Amino acid sequence: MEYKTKQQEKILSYLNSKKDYVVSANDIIKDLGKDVSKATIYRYLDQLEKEEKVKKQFNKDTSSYEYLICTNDNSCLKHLHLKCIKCGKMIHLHCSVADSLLSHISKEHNFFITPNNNTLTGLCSSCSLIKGEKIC
Amino acid sequence: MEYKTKQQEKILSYLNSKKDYVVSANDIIKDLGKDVSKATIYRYLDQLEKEEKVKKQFNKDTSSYEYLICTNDNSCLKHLHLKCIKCGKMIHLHCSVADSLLSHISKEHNFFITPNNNTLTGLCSSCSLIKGEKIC
DNA sequence: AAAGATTTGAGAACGAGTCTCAAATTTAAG
DNA sequence: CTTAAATTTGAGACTCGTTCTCAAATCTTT
Repeated sequence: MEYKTKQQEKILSYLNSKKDYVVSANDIIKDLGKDVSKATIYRYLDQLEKEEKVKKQFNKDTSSYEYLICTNDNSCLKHLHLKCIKCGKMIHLHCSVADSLLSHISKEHNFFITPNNNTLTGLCSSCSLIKGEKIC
Repeated sequence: MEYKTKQQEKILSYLNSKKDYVVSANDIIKDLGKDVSKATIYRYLDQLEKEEKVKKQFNKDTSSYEYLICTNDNSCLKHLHLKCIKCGKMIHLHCSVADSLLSHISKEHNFFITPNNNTLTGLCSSCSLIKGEKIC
């Protein structure tokens, strides 16, 4: 692991504490703002995104970006996602149907997806009170 | 057809002239700004979105929204899209593979998509210089 | 210990989008 | 028509998330 400053450590561990859930810059500022400046928070989040350690996406409802820490095996660049607008949970779509669509898009449409907007939003099973989300 | 003001007509015909391609509010302001005020442009675009006559989506590269006129048979709420980041072309995915994924998401994941973020971005066949986009 | 390099933070600056409210335009009523 | 009521418009102020600036603080190297 490369060196990290105190501020960077705090931001990272904050993101890790919210694993699987998106957080906004304001969430972080609200919780870490006493220790870490706004400028540093935005700066480091952008750096993490460039390093592909964090997924950054825009939330239309709040008109601001939100961030998700990426795990080792989940670079989040090549698969689709579902995000719950209520609880903020992110679901990584590793299903074969999703893979089929992605390969269909490249093979049949000759369209090459850049991994920016690969999240569909809606209500997850818990928030819509429907039991049983199958993970595949 | 219901009544439309001169300004609304101009905005609408501008959008229609760019059918299949996204335009930003700034594009419209640049081209119609002498005749129609910024406030009216934003106001009417939002109204059109509410009426589901226009699809509104966020562009991370420009950090602003972009708009696409919807045709009668393309409300754009229920199907996925591909948007070319270079030429702005929008492709409506009416393929069965896409439908399979959408029904898989609702049936297997019990996840209910709200039709906001249903566009994947990348390079279209023309802009990536690959011949032959199959439309399905 | 000094010099150089990197990171930080307070606050200014930016800009897309929204809001305000009086003036202009449409519609409805007399 | 004429007037009154309702809707729409536009100039510019305003908001707020994000970015920028640059001097101070911290870290690294010699």
